[in-house]
Amino acid sequence: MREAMEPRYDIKEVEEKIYRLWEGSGFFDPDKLPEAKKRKPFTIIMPPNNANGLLHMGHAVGLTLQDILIRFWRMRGKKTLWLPGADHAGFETQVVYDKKLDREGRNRYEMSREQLWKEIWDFTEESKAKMYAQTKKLGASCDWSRETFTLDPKIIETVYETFEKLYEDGLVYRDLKVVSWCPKHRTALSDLEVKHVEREDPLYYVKYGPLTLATVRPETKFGDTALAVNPKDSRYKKYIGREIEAKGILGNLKFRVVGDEAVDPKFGTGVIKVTPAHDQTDFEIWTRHKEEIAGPKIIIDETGRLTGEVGEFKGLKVAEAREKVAEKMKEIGILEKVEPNYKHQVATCYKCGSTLEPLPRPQWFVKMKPLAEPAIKAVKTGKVKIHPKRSEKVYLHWLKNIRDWNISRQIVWGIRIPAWFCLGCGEAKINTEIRSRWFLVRHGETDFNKEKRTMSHGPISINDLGRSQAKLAALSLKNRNIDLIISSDLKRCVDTAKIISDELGGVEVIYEKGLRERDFGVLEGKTYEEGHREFGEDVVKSYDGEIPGAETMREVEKRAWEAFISHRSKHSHRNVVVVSHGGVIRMLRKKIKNLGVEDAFKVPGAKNAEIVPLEIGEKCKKCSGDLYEQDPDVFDTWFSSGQWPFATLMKNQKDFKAFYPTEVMETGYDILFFWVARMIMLGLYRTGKTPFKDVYLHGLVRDKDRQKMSKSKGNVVDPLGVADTYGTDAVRMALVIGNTAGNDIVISEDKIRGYRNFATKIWNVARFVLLSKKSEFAKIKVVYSPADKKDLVGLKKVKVQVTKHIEKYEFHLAGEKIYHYFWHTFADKIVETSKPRLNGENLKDAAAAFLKLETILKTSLKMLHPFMPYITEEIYSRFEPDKMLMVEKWD
RNA sequence: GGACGGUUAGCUCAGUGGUAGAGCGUCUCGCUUACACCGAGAAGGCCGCUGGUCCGAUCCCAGCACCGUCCACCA
Repeated sequence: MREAMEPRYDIKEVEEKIYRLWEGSGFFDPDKLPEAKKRKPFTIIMPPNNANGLLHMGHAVGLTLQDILIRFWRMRGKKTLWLPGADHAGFETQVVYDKKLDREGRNRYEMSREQLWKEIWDFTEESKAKMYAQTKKLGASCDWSRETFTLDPKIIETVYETFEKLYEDGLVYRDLKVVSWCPKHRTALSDLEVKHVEREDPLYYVKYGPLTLATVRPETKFGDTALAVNPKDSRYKKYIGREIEAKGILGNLKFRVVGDEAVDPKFGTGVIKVTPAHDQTDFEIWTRHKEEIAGPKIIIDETGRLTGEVGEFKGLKVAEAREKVAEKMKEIGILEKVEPNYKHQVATCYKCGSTLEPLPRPQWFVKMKPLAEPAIKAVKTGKVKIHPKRSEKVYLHWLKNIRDWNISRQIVWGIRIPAWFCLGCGEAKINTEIRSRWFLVRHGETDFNKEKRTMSHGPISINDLGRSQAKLAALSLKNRNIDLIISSDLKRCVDTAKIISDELGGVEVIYEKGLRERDFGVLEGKTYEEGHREFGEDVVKSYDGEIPGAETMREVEKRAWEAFISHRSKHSHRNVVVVSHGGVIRMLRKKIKNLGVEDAFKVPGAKNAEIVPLEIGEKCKKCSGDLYEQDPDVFDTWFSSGQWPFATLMKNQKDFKAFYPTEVMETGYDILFFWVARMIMLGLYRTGKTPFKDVYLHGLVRDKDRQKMSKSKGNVVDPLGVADTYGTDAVRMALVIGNTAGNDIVISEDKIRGYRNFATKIWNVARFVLLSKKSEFAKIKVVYSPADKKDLVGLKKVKVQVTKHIEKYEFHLAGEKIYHYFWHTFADKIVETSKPRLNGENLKDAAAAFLKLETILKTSLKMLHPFMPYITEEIYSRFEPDKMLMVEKWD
């Protein structure tokens, strides 16, 4: 006799025990499944969740549906691989971390790249650990031995290869374009990350000489370089090609009028101003009229403030400037009228809602049309099927109208773009090998620096601030494997070099006279101001300007460069820090970058302890230099996650052969373009195969009032919290039932409680069946009554239907079917009618009744297992202590 | 400006060319040795509106309304 089941199902104890049991069995790993070799593969790559926070209900939906598929097919005899992973989620994590920095009164613009990287790395590691624990709690039967992070070296390597291949195929290029720029986060965004919102703003009618035009952005007027009209517009034809004079805020202006199709004659007055630097359309108009009109004139900076030739408005934020410029226009009589409530669409940052500022920036773009074509075909021919089907139309429409994809992001957190620019000529090299790294570092602050006084060869030390600057510099050089420090032999550099050496664990330092600061002759010890007064700033700060007793900059350049070159040839394979002075670094930069005299003096000088990185690679084919700097930008996260299905499997060629292409991609419909479309495109591009056969898109999770869940609304149902209360199985059922592809899911605690009740029901039925077992039954040859047979046929029918539903991704129907059958047919009817027989005199009949109940129960447990894995596994073990339901045969 | 989705019981949602379904909620009865996290039963719906196809429509078609979503360089 077996032990009776406890009257209550203990959620916590059982769930922990069972997950350990599964994990310990090794069966999450497809290669360790019973008869693994005979099985055919079935693969799902888990969408890598963002390693920057906890899982919410949306994640729980995805994990549940995937786990249902995996458990179902595992029981159906497939070699199931479910590969878990996490995404570094570049921009999103950066935003999360920026918020944290903000709370701490810090910001990333004041941090070194290395420091910021390290902090975010630790943060993601922590988040990842929590997230994986949550994933386990939800019962996910994924193969943890294959867990992958998007920043694993193997993944980065694959992503780099793809980038290189795209570059070689001419599908990736670097170009200056007006991009969507978030002034808060100071990075460009892709078209998909731009959220258009409707807003009402004043529409200003501004007089430009004889013409009047309408604009919502009078503040960009300082960047205007032309006016444009539609070439077919008879009102303005006569102006095309003419130059008109106009009154402007900063004086009179001259603008040429060009004719361009992009101008809609019906809008406003039919005349527009052309601001190539701050409007995409205008930039394009300029590219079509390059001969006639001037190009981008930048008057807005990367923080969204006015800059350049903007008179008194310099430094104002765009919104403030707008009002003030309009006022001024009114004052000087060029503001004709204002329509106060003009409705229009404004581009905003999808993350922070800031109004985006179009800015010209050189960025890496992927040419999308050639990639989109095969991806369109794949869906049209049914190689990839999207559920729900209607999403295919949306997908196709997007791909047909796709534009080139900006994959450069101006943040630190991400996969650094493997592009190096030759410092000599600017030529780009992709994925080139870097032999060693050199870093030019200016010494830390001295009191002379502080007092703005000239110091050439005097023995002055660095001050307290200088010391901490040096330490900070050393910190960011820490993981760079520095082998050698070459320093100017002047005291302030010696101090700096020593600190760096100490911080780096005693790296060798050699001193070099050639790296000394310029000898300033009679200016020694004088303030900059005095020097400028005496000799003129243009002489002091010039290449050949002579000062009594002083070296010219030309002479400094010569001796410093000679010193630098000679060390370069001696130590070209070592990673070296060169500690020197402001003037010297300026001159070294001039030589390295082949700058003209004028440019060399225009570049801002190195600040105290600032690091100028130089990377030594192969000889540039164009200018034969070998010093490079790496593009500081990182990839759009979706560029790397778009390669996820093959990148994860390519870590191991055997896995790639066995498991690629995968079966299903299960994810939310909100990332159809962001992710799914790009996976199909990049998968086809790299492997020639679609990365998966089916795409199942689930909806967004809402609360019972159809509100999107958000922390600020306080309506978030924490999946793990409720799982503690009602059990993971109940949460899973609640997430599946009533949930159809592509539609949003409504979840409430009531619903979850309902399925907890169901779990209790299952438990009690099982308890009853077990209690009804008598040892005598074993010896009896059972003969079923016609009613029994009918019940068993009914069971079979249910099973056929449940099977079909899961195969067709109709999880909700499968779940409902088995739920209804178990409760209202099995428990309410079959069990009830069996009671008298079980306790009756006729032992043979009792045995038949019992065997039927046991059969139906065990089969039901199998059918329920993909949905409610914990409780079913636990109950099954009471009937079959030597078996594991997870790997039992479905049939 | 395009495209898509929704509109079914008080609430949240399934569903089907032939007298409408589930969960929760409500009401009545029931502590029957698996289960009150339960059982038996009940009430409750012109299946958004207007036309059309059909023997027959909640389901197919057309139009409309409201709600929602996505896409779109109109200054």
